[in-house]
Amino acid sequence: MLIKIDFSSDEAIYQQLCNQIILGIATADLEEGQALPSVRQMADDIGINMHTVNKAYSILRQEGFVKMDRRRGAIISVDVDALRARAQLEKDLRKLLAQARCRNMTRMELHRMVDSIYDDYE
Amino acid sequence: MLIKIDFSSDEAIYQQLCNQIILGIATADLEEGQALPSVRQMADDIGINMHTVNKAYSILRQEGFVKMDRRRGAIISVDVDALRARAQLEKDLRKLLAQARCRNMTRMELHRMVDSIYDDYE
DNA sequence: TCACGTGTTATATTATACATATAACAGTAC
DNA sequence: GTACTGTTATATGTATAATATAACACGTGA
Repeated sequence: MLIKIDFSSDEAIYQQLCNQIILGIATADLEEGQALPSVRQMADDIGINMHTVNKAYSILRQEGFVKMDRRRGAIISVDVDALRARAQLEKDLRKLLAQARCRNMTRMELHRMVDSIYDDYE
Repeated sequence: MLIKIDFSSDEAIYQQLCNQIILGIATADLEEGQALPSVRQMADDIGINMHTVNKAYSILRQEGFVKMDRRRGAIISVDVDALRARAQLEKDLRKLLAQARCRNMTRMELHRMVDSIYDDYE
């Protein structure tokens, strides 16, 4: 799994890391049960601090994307029914669609965009 | 237009303000040409600092939701064809859908969610 | 037992962002 | 001139982000 951090981005490094791992799970690049590199290894690989990786892993655990294993480290384990996550997801979508509406995007355009993005997952 | 700020939220005040104004435009609660309260008035109304409102207005201008008028202040004026905005919107949607996919949400569920949210705009 | 690799925790430092406060400036309207 | 716009400047306190060094508890395997 190749991680690419944009150091000139205004998005926090730990946030970029979270997003890319979630994307990896969505695209089946990362599979259930698979172990992520250790915090130290991942930090070395992408040239950042161990604690920044640790923060990302902690958030992924809290949001139900991985579980921690004393022996193997962070293991992909998606909690499909994470209720808070679904609720937050709808809130975020609502903000996004308010912007889309302001740009005169139609339902059909959005449906097509959703389908287009979902095509990458199969 | 009633603005409600959650001071215990982890979302920045200026960001909440931006979101609510964009939502107001989407729901036609705020109409093209309409003037927003002055930065000082808005700050007084919701009990925050003038500069926080000013930051929100500046971002709304930069993203093409309002234009500044020396005489009247901030005027709703949506740039429908803001290219950067559409590109950013697709990036944000991509992040959101990666999470949705991890939660096993189907295209159809998302289509229904989009339609449901869009129903509030009409 | 002992060395090694896990995540975790503690403490400290630097830099940046958020929100506030006070003040002044440059236009526009009456 | 007076009053209202947004804008800019400077400063302060708080919070977060990212770094650095160090130590700890647990599990594995030689």
